[in-house]
Amino acid sequence: MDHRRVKDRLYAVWADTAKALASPKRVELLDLLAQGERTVEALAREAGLTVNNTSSHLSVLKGVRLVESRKEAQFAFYRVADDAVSAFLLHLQALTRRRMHEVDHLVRTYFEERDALEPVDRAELRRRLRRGDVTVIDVRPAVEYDAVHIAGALSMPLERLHARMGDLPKDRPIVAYCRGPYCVMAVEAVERLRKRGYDARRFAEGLPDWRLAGYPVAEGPEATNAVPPRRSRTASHRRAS
Amino acid sequence: MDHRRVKDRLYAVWADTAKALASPKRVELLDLLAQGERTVEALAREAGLTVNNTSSHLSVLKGVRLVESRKEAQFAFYRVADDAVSAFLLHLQALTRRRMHEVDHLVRTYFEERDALEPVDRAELRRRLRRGDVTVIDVRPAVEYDAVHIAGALSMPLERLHARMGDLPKDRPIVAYCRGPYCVMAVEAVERLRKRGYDARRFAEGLPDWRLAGYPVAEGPEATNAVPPRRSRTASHRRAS
DNA sequence: CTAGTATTCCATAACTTGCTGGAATACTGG
DNA sequence: CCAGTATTCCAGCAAGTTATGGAATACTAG
Repeated sequence: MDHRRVKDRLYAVWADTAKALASPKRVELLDLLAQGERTVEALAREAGLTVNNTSSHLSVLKGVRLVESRKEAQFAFYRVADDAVSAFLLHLQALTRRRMHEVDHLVRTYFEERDALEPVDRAELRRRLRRGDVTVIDVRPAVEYDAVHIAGALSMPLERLHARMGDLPKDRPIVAYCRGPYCVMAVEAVERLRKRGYDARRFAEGLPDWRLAGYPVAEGPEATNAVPPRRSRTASHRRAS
Repeated sequence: MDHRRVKDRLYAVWADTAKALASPKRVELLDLLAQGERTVEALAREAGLTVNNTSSHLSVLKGVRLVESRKEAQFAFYRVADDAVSAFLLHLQALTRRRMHEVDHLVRTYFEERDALEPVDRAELRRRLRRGDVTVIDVRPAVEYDAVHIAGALSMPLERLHARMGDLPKDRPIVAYCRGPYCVMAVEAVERLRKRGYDARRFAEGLPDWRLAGYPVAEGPEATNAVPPRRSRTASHRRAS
C-alpha cells in the first residue's frame, strides 16, 4: 500500500471541506442556515445574491456534506447537515477573533462600541433566567424564533421592536440576543431600548452557542399571551443529532 | 453605521482563514507543524514540495496567523500559532470523517485495515498507563518525540523499529501511537510488531489529541536506559498557551 | 394542458491561485 | 571579505474559481 497516495487523498479531502468555506458568501449562507432551514430564495435575499448564484454555492456546500436539502412542493429547503457543522463555524469564528481585532478598522470600531453594551455571558444569563429576574428577548426574524429559541425568551424581531416595546416591563433588566457574537441585531436592539430608558444589555453569544452548550431551548411560535413569564418554560435539552 | 459593510468584512475575514486551509499542501504543513516546530527545508522535504513553494505556503498561513515563525541564525523555524489552531485542525478532520468513508475507495480500504488493529482509545490508554501494565511506544521521528510525547512513552521511530524491537518485552501489550488518527506510522508499526509475535495495538488518535485533552505529556529526549518504566514519569499537564 | 414559479444546469468572461525558476537578501564559517 | 546555504521575493504561465445570464427541469394552480 502506497502511504503517500493515501496521505495525499486525506489532505485533499480535508482541504475540500475548507475550500467550501473559503468564500465569504458561503460562510454567510452557512451562518444563516445555522439559525434554521431556509429556501434558496430566502437565502438569496438575505445574503444579497442572485438565486442562480446562491443555488450554486449551496451545491458546493452540499457536495462536501456541510448542508442537506429536502424538496417540498416546488421549494428546496436547505439546512446544516449536523450540529458539528454549526459548532465548526463557531470554532472558525473564535479562531479568527484575534486577527479580526488587529486587521480591520471598520470591524474594530464596531467591536469597541459593542463592548460598551455590557454583554451578559452564557452562565450568567442562565442563572438569571432560572431566577426569573430578567426578560430575555429574541430579536431575530420570527421564522428563526419559531425554529428554535432560548426557552423562556420572547420573540421581538428588530423590525417590530418599536411596536412591541410597550409590552416590556421597565422595572427589570432586558437581555437581547440574536444569531451569534458577531450578529448586529442585538446590538441595534439594545441601543434602541436604552434610548427609551430600558435597562438593556446584550447576550455575548447567540442562539447556536446556547443550544450547542446544551442549555434549554424551545421550538414553535410564541405563546399568545405575550407577558414575560415568571419562570422559564419547559427545557428541552438536546444533544447532537 | 452600515451593518452590511461590517457583515461583509466579518465574513471575508472568516473566509480568509478558511482559504488558508483550502489547499491540501497547506493542510499537510499545518498537520506537520502540529507535531512541533520545523524549518522550511524540513517541511519541504516531508511534504514533498520545493522550498520556494513551501515558503510561499507558509507565508499564506502566517498571513492569517495560523502559524508563527522565529529566525535563528540562517534558519526560519515555523510553529503553530496557538493550541486553538491544532484543535481546529482536529475538528476539520472529524467533520470530514463521514464523507471520507463514503467518497474515497483508496482511503476506505485503508480504514478498514486500520480498524482490524483494535485501536485503544484515549481513556483506556491512560488507565493502562497509570496501572503500568502496558508499553507505549512513540513511532514518530525522534525530533517530534523530543518536542512533546506522551509521558512514559518510549521513542521508537519507525525507521529504527526493527533494530530496537529486541528491547521490548514480549509479555505485555504494546500500544503504538503517532501523529493522529489518520497517520500511517502507528499502523505500519503495529503490523510489523504483530508479525514478530508481539501483542501490539494502536492508539486511536495521536499526540495532539492526547495533549489537547490535557493528558500528561513530557518533553525532551528519552532517558538513556531504554527499559520500559514500571510507572509513567512526571506528568506535565498544560493548558493552552 | 398551459402559464407561472422555484430551482438547477451550462457556457462564458473576469479574476485568483499554485507552481516554477531565477534573482535578491541575510546569515555562517572560514 | 568570500563562498556557501537558507530563505524570501518576483514574473509568468497553467489551472481553477466566481458571477452572470440564458436554457432546461420540475412542480403548482388553474
